[in-house]
Amino acid sequence: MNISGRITAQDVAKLAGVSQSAVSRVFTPGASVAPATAAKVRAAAKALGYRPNSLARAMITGKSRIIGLVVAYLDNQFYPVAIEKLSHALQAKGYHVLLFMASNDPGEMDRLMDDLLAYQVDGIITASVAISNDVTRRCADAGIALVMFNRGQPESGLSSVTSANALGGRKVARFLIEAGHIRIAHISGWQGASTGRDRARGLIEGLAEAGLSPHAMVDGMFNRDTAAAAARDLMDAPEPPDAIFVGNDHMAFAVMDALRGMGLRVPRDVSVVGYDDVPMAAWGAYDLTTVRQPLMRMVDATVETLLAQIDEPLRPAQNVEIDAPLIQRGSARCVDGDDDAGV
Amino acid sequence: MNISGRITAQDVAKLAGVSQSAVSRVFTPGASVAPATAAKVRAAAKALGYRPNSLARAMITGKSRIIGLVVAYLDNQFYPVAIEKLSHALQAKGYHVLLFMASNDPGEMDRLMDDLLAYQVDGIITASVAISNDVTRRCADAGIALVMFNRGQPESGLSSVTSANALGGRKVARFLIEAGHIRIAHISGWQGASTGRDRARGLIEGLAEAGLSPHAMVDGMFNRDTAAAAARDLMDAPEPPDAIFVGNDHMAFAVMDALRGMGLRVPRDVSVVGYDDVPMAAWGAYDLTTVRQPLMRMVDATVETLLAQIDEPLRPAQNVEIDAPLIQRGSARCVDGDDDAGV
DNA sequence: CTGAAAGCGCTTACAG
DNA sequence: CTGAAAGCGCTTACAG
Repeated sequence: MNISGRITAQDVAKLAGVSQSAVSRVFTPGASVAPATAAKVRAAAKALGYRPNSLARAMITGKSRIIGLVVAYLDNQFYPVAIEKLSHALQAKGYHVLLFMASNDPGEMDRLMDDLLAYQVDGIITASVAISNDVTRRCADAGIALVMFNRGQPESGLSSVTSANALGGRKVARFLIEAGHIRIAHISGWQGASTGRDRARGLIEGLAEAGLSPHAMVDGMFNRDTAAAAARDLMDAPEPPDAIFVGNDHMAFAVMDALRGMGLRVPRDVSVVGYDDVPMAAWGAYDLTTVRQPLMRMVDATVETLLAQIDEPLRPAQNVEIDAPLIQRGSARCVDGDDDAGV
Repeated sequence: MNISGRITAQDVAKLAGVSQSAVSRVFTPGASVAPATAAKVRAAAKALGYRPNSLARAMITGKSRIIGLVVAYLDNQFYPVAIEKLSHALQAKGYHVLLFMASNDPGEMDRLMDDLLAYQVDGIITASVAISNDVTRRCADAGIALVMFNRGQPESGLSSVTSANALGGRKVARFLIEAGHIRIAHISGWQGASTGRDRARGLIEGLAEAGLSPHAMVDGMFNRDTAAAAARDLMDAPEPPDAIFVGNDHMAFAVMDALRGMGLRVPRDVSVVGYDDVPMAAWGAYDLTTVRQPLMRMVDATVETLLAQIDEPLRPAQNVEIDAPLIQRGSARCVDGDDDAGV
């Protein structure tokens, strides 16, 4: 044992009466060790409470088995749940998660890159964070895999995993039209994000197929207050909408609160549809009709894409889109007799 | 530059025409370097995009500047928000967060210890996770600081940061009594956790001061379904309570949903009080009267305690309790003219 | 102030 | 199968 109290392979070697290399081999899967040697080493290791130093191992192998996970705000329930699942999936594969909180400030990610690189992460997962060209280049230079989760950046040549957002928006359009709505407004997700844009585009396309156009379009910025204010403005107008598609559940809850605060009833006075299907959407207080982002499938695809890219650095970027079903609940009127099936 | 494409201090030294030691000194705060040398090195480093390898630095210094953050479930909104604030606070101090998801399985933390130790974390923060004596000992042996967040374990000799849970429970008792409630039930937090026990004890003591005892006590296990079922049972009984104190907000939301699902009105038919004051408690759909855990103060105390313990390993454990104010909202009846002040 | 050298705890060719 | 040795990229006494 050295001064710091940490037990090293050297200590174990001494106790087991073997060389330090032998100790290392016992803890290196696939290395050749005689069973008897391995047994002695394991016994000594257990007695001493030895575990190989991952940092030292990382230096030699050039693989830290650390994944940098960069997330913005955690108040939208979609992200905590995603983090939980991503962490579990990564832990199951023997990776560890170095967590970074970023703001939505576009320069934030650039600043975090220094730390990410310094800790020699093998890969990076970003959740709803913008990636500059500089970041893209630095990752490429350092040979670091990167996958964007729940956000795409087509021009960037980066891998991404999202739900089929445009198709999701189109499903909402069809569903609302079929239920007889004609003045369909959209409080969109932030139009600076692909998710916000694609859902809005899908809605517009879906309405167009039926010869309609949106009753109103407002950018809700993925922000509760902005969305609530937009909802109030919409309903205060001379001709209010009969349905509001909100760019994500997080804003939809604020919209429903605002509507009820005005004395309006959902869906009698106005239907509300969200996007994400966070756990809260199923709670009694909201009972929100929404488009479900299949979280487990998105997480699995993200991890799979990332690990494939780590194994094979030259592999081309992949943009995975996962189908998102509409989940009917009580916040939107629907055609009779069709009140619990997916679309 | 070595084979892996990573730029090292050696590369920078070559370009700057100085020794590798000189490069190291430029990036080591407090080391003595001539301004001219520093300038040359910085220029070369910038040109090459060099950053010291944190892993190598950690090996030498024995300080990884990594904090292990162990959390259980993220569906209770209190934790994501706590993680966000803890991460920010730690990042501001130059530390990094290695995130581990644990289940509430008591053995889970023991298993995670191997990884925590292997990555040479300088300290550990656990959020609502039980710590075995074995874990305590291994941390002590390895000289790793540990602070429990939102959970105490008095016998363990471990540091902890919580709100003043017993006092919080007592505040709820006084508040409900003052508003005229007499049949006060408690759907408690899990009684295996100090937070669950202390809040329950506080309520009982507060009721006792007024000569009352709880109308009913049920362990809600910090679980939505358990709490909702308990609420239904309580209200279905021949003599239902006129107020329910729920062990945390997460369960309180489920209780309110269950109550409304029975056709009951809150607070007209029954008052509901929670604990935590997560952001959602203020949302229109719940408007929950609750006890606020002052998150920023808890986070600051946690980081401060942890860093103090890292700096001074022999420092005795601290158990910080932070006063938690009652926040009156609409889910509980209160005495007239006193409907927006803290208690 | 500066460079050469030792060493942090490992993995991995290289001989044997 | 095994040990001695080199080396991953740094920091830090030690001389100068």
